[in-house]
Amino acid sequence: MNLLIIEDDKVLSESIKETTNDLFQVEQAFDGEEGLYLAEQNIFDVIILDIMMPHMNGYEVLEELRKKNITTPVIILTAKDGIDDKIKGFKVGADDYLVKPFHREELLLRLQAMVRRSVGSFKENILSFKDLHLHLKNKTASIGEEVIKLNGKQFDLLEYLINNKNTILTKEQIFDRIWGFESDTSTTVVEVYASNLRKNLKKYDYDQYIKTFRGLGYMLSDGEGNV
Amino acid sequence: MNLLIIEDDKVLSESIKETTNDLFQVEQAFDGEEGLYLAEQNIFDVIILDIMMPHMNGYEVLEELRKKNITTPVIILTAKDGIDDKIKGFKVGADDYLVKPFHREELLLRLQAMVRRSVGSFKENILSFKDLHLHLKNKTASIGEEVIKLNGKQFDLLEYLINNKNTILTKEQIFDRIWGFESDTSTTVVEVYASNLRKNLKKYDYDQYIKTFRGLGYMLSDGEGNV
DNA sequence: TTTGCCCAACCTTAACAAAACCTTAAAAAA
DNA sequence: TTTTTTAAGGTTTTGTTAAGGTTGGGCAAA
Repeated sequence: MNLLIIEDDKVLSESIKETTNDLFQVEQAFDGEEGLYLAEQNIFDVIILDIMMPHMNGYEVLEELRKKNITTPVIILTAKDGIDDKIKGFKVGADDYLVKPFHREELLLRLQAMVRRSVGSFKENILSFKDLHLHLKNKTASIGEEVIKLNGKQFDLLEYLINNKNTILTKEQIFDRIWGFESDTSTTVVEVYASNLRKNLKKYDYDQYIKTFRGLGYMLSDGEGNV
Repeated sequence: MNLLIIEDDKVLSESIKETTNDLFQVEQAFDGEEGLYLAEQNIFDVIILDIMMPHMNGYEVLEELRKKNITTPVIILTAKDGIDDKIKGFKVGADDYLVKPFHREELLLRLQAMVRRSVGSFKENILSFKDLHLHLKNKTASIGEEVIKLNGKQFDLLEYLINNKNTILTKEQIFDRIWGFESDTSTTVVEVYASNLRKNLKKYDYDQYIKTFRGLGYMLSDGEGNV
């Protein structure tokens, strides 16, 4: 689970990071532009967004993001508690709105509620695609009764694909998400991992669902015959 | 959009109904049992749930609901503003938590945000021309049930045409848009792609809508026989 | 006004070129 | 050891070009 904190107050940002560290892989941005840039990579599961920031404020960031079809859940975190501010926040596409000061627990709860829904399934820690199940807790995968052996990054890749089924993910997105921004390996590793993953799923005929889109990327599709 | 209000205070329930009536088809339940019974029908898009009710309180209703795998989004509405109450609410499966007294607008905004997410994802990113639909998210096209296989630039061309239906686009415009300004291929490729696209649409008789205008360019036209 | 011819613009096809991707295996790192 | 990365060669798809066929408007002669 990846969380992006866009907040110019470094003390607060750090404190949020601390409280969320157990549940999330946290990235921080300290102004609007940086936040927008990171969020555009579309590799986060949820974003915490401050409103009052220099240069580019939170509303602008969010508006721009939605315009670019990035639908990552966003929770606005701000001292502005007027109803007009809230209206504006929701209008530009926020999913939740929390007023400072707040309880750390409440933030955590709201984050979890959000992620739980976007990742689907209330049965915690199990992610499914047809009869294929990922047990996130111990990083094992199974189809029916049979356990499939997937190594670390193969598992991550499959998880990412399932979480975004029926949407094309570019190699860059996949790479950024799994290998991290400043990894210095080339994005062709993605091809290798796609290939290995397919090989492992072939036995169960699940490789067919991993479609490649030339010049675009990969997609996990639950449609059968269609492209 | 169907909304269920589970609230024993009839005055408040009625007032909520009034504010939400424009956007939702509203049902009301005035105690926990009734609320649970209705919610179990699983026909609602979102539920507003009060906590303090006689016999069966809101926590119990929600817990029971989730146990039965009803995942309808639930927003808890209560006078209890202690953090422990919130924790309990989210723990049993709430998606949002709003403390009384509240602004009607805020309730409405939160309801919308919730619905937008659970329903919205389906409608998004579909571009249509008559019965032909482009799914921008996964770059597939379909007419009715049938999926049409279009490769990258053919899809782009069709998308561009649909976005500008009933206006003539010159070959230069098309070329600049799809191939990019400083591409060094000649604009005659546009003709080839128009041809290929027509061939792919011929099967469904949709090739007729792509009209050629000598010396001007191409146009996708609604009208049947006429120019 | 009509007819017939010419030419430019456009269509279509097929062959070739070039990306993009797949797979494997070996080297490197953990 | 197991996992990750790099490299290389093979495969497939897509992009591009060129050539020949088709269409339709302009224009002159009837």
